[in-house]
Amino acid sequence: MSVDKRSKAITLQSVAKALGVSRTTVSNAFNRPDQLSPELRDRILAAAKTMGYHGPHPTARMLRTGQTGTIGIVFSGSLPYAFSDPVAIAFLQGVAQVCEQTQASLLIVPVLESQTAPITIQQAAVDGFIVYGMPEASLVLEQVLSRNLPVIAVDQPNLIGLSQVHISDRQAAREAAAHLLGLNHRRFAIMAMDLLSDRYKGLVSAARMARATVTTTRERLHGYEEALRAAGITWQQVQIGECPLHNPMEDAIEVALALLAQKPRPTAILAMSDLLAIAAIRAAERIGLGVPADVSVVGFDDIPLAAQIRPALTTVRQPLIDKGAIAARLLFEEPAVAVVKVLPTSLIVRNSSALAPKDAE
Amino acid sequence: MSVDKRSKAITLQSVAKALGVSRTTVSNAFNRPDQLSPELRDRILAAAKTMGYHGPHPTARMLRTGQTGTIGIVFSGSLPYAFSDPVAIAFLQGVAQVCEQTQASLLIVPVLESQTAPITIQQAAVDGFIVYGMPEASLVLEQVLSRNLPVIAVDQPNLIGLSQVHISDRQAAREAAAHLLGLNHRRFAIMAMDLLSDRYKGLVSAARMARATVTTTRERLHGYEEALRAAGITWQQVQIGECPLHNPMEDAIEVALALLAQKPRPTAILAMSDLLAIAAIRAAERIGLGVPADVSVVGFDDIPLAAQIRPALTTVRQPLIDKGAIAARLLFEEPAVAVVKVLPTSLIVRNSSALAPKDAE
DNA sequence: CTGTTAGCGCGTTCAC
DNA sequence: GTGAACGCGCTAACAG
Repeated sequence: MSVDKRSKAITLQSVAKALGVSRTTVSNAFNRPDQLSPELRDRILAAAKTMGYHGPHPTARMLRTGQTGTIGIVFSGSLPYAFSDPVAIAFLQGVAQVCEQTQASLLIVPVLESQTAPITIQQAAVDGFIVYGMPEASLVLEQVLSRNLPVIAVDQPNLIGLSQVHISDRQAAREAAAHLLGLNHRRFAIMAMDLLSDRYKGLVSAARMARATVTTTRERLHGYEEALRAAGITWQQVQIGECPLHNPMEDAIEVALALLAQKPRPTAILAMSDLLAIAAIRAAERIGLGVPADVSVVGFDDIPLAAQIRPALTTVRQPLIDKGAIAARLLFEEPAVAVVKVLPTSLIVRNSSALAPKDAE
Repeated sequence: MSVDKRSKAITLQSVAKALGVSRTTVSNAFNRPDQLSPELRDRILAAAKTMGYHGPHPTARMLRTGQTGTIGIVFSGSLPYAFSDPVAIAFLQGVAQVCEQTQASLLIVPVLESQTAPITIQQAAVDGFIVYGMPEASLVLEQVLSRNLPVIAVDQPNLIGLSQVHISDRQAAREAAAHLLGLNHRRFAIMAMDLLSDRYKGLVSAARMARATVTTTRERLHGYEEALRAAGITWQQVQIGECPLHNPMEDAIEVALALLAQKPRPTAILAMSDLLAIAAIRAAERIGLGVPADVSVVGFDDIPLAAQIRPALTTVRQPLIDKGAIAARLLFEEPAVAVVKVLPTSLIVRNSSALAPKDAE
């Protein structure tokens, strides 16, 4: 509870009364300097300050103007997780860039997955929403849409009628696979993040693959598949491990170990995120395999860490920060008709990929 | 602009009218289920939904109740930077944990340093603020305080009368230095982040050190000094390099190179952040020095990356996530009298520190 | 340049 | 269980 009691409630009104001017004039002193003489304005501002009035009440102002100066952002999954995901963070960084430029505040809205109707979204005082990476058919998304505010969807290519920002996950994945194919690799394994939202961890059956419901993951999977198949590698020979993105590194390493335990051992691992790729590298280290001498690893996203680890990670770069900046800018522009921005990706070749070992051919 | 026009403005009032009940009853249907029969409530909720009314208007509700369900957080420096600082991110993660538990939203408020009166703070619709790592005597802090809301200050031990969360930077720094002293090191260099807010980069003079105005940095510096002096090492023999925390890694490497170019070369580097420590390791690599064979490096903070790089970083751990969680919880509790929480730190010994090389003694 | 008049949409007594 | 009345604090017309 705040310290002030009713008696202390200091408002535009009371300042006006104390000064013997009208409420409007005081309001103008704060919001429309051109509407009154500089002297009067200074006098009002000074008096206000000494009275302990530091400006109009935010929510009253919002109610009146119908604007909040705030953009809302809602992540799929839990908030603490979002703040531990380098990809989400980089995205936020981009959003923050334009928030800073426009002096808009950024409201991060927690949503309880368990809850049927996320009340936090209903109650968010924002001018628009960015929804980031929601699974298809999400209650949260529904609730956001019901607010009838501008919405930008990020990484959900399947939504129609909404402005969107995403990449071509499928093509990017194809390039990653093509790179390894070009290095003569023929025995592949894949590390995937969530295919469904059930937090399953381990090797993946064909049936599960077919049901994959998180768009991004499914698209990347298809990209790998297309490239591999085109090179004459049947999809049946490729083992896939799944590890939810928010699981600890150790879980991912475990999955990678299972993949590397296959006979014959894969010489190349396609990881759907850089963190998974790093787990693969750690797993290889742990059983005495050299990267890239014995096994090549290619990641996805190009998070800052990718360049820092050793061996530096070969990966598909997507413009994470730009993605955030573009999404935010789009929200402010409010184009009359839904806009879809597909951002470019590029393969960054570093030291975690090399020619397939000779004896493997 | 939103699509709806005046005519479409759908409100508690219009729902009530359409149903032939009073506005209060509709309000109760949403907020106080015990005030009306379940049947009526269901009927109202259903009708509201079909009319496109999904709940009370957020800002109107806030104005009326005087509560926002939101906590504000303001960082020193630029927002995009905060989102690229692993330390700030970990802190946010902790804040997010309790936000998720309490279903409170998190408002991140950008402040333009250049601006004389940060209007974004005045206009933030929040129930309280967390201010993170502001320099002493900050206009921003002043503005926050003028809002007369609960405030928690983080990493600003110098503020009086406010609830606070921080660590004992000085003691932690002492431990880091003591560790290296125990490994027989005698020739030290220090990598510091911002001593003042002027973004200076390079070697530091004694005069500048004396003027240091960022509390955390100054305290760590003193901690190093105390330990070293107690071991008979005069402060004059210790060269200090400064590199602003938000500068690119390359700048920090440059400073580290300058430090390593000293004659005689230091065998130990005390870095005030893990990122600076990593820069030191990279610098050593670049000129063919082994870590820890030729030079030992100790960091500060224990960010996740510290354990990932090679050599894994010896560093001082502070409970970053807890710090955020505790700050947020404190904000909700609103203790009657200001509370100061000093969190524990501990030295984490990994592989970047070792016995001083023999030939150096 | 100044003041008067109207609400913005809602939550909460307090009678009925 | 229900409805009338009041006002949260402010800004946007408009009239002077």
